[in-house]
Amino acid sequence: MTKNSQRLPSMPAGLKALAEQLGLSQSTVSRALREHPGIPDKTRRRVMAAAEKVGYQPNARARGLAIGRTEAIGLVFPIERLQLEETNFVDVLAGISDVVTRRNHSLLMSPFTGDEGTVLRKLASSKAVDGVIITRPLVQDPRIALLTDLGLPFVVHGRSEVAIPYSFVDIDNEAIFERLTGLLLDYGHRRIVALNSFLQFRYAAARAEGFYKAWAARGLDPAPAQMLETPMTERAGYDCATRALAGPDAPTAFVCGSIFLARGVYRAVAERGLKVGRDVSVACHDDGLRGIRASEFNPPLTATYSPVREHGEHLAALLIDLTEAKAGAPHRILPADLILRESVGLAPSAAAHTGLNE
Amino acid sequence: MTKNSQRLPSMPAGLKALAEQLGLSQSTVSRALREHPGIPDKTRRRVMAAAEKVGYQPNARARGLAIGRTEAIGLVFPIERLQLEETNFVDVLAGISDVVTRRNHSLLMSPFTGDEGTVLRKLASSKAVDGVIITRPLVQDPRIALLTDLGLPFVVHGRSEVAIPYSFVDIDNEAIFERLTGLLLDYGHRRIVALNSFLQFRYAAARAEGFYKAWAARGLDPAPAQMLETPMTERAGYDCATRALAGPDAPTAFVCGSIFLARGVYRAVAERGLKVGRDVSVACHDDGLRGIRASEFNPPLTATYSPVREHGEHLAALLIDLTEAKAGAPHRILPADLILRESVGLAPSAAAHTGLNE
DNA sequence: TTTGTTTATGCAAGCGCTTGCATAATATGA
DNA sequence: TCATATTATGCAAGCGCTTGCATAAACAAA
Repeated sequence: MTKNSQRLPSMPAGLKALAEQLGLSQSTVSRALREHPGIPDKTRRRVMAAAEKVGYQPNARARGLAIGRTEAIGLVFPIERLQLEETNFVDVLAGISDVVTRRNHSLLMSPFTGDEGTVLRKLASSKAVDGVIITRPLVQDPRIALLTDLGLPFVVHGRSEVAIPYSFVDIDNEAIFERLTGLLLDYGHRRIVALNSFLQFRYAAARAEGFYKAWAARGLDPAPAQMLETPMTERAGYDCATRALAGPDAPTAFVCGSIFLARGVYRAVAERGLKVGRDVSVACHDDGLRGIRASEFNPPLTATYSPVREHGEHLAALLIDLTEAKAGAPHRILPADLILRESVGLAPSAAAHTGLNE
Repeated sequence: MTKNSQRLPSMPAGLKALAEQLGLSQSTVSRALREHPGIPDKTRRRVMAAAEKVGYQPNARARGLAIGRTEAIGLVFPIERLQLEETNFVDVLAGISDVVTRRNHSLLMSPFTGDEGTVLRKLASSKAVDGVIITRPLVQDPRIALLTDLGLPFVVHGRSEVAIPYSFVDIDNEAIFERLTGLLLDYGHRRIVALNSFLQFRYAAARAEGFYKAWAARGLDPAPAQMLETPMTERAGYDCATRALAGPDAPTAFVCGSIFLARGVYRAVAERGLKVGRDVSVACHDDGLRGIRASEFNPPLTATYSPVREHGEHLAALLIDLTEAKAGAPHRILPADLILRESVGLAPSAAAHTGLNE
């Protein structure tokens, strides 16, 4: 009877057992473990020591049921995001994981195929998580209204143009593209091609705005400029650049929405026997992905820098705060510094263009 | 009173409400939804229709508490696996996600820093998941005994040499390396360098065995051969190959444990002005990672092929089966076909070596 | 009609925890 | 010493579901 604890460290070991063993009630033990006030230090310490000793862990299901929270958050994403070869998703995930772990929460992955609304509804009504992170918002994203209606706390990676207040983590995409484009303009480039994602996504739309704003700010007509909507892949960058460089009035510069695109552009430029930074300039936004460093491009790539891993950290932190405090709709707009490297140079025959565009 | 349902689709909508609305008891509704026998078809259909209509989803916490399962599985991994730039982890994860979703389960990510045992114990006693997937087992892996003791169902990606029965998904690493090595030997190579992972990992140990077995099977002495333990990165492949090629008795062939290593070897070979497939042969094991195709190497890479994405699918399927049936310890050893491409050629001056080694 | 079966449904306990309220024990002030 | 404030602890309800057992209703057989 006394020696039955030596064998398996895995006996039931619930609150009840622990309480009995201590000669206390479940309530007292529970409160002691949660450090509720009113439990004398001495008792608390005794309880905690015993809990530690038997490795007591509250049953998450029961606790969740009782307190009405799970201390878990969900990450909802189309399953392809994990399968794509070129995606920043994994980096965001790494950041999220990190914080979730640090804050003693769990991360429930909710990959889906088909309709995201269904998944969100299910997540909300099954109460499996306290909140969710959603990604890649559209300019008008219906998920925001849905989640608000459902009463499921959420934070968005990126923004949308909806009127409802909500939490998000984002960068200033408009300013970023304005900055990159402005840089090229100031170096005398006028025939600039912007490689952007699809305009239905708010970040792409914002970047488009920024792109045009840079011209307007200088009193220039962006007429000869082109803005292309394309997937953010090396392949797409290569194809677009190849096509653009082959045409009449070949561009002297590219602004890229992702480092993969920039890679493709580099390849196209090289293949044409040209040199990045001399014949063709390239400026890019850099998500700071694992293992792809703008500084190691040849030549090193001029880019605005904002590592999405940190976006992930903020997303998780914000969401957990939200589920704990039920307060407002905090958001965070992260900075993105422009780092000048060698991929941007003066426009060839810049003089011919300066001042007069066409 | 009658028009209060039009506003928010998010009213409580628990079992109780549903039952009241139907004029039935919770028990009947519950059983109808779970398709228990004894509920007449007519009732069942009526209940299901109503549930569908109000979008009823059982509260996962409550259900979990009641049935003693969560219908969620955990994936336990050191957080770095997500941060590494060269890792097959994401591909495995994609496979797992896929099946977990298809089988209506949830995936709880359990990244950790520090001691894995602690995480597993916690997961087990908090009952947050019905089972876990663990990865990268050591030759002697303590986690297997621990999990068995804890009574937490699990499946291992890979195998270990422990005596306890357990479930796993693996490939025949020994056979794979024997095959790759044998191929090179049969092409007349004798100065072969094997780039392997660290031997504490069972898969690496098995590959080492296979490597030596190939020599033994042909009555050859592997004396001039080298087997290197190294991280599975492009960089490491490059460094090892560069060093090896620079030395006296430079190898004429490499066997690589990962496609990243092979990449590095290609780079080193090219840098030395040599040509893969003619001056130096390379054979590899290919995990079928997203976006890295052995067939697109230049020259195309000869490799044994077993996509880890499918490993992931099997891992999840096996684990879910296990948690549902509590049956034995099923395992799956997946095939890996050898695909011949141009990276392996006859050994230069093969004649000089054939038959007599060193 | 009465009894025995079968079928349809409901009662209530229980899953393991939290927490409002009550009580018992102890300390404080008169 | 007694009333009163102050701890320290426990009781029991409840979180939303499942499920063994009981009951009621319907039907079949006698």
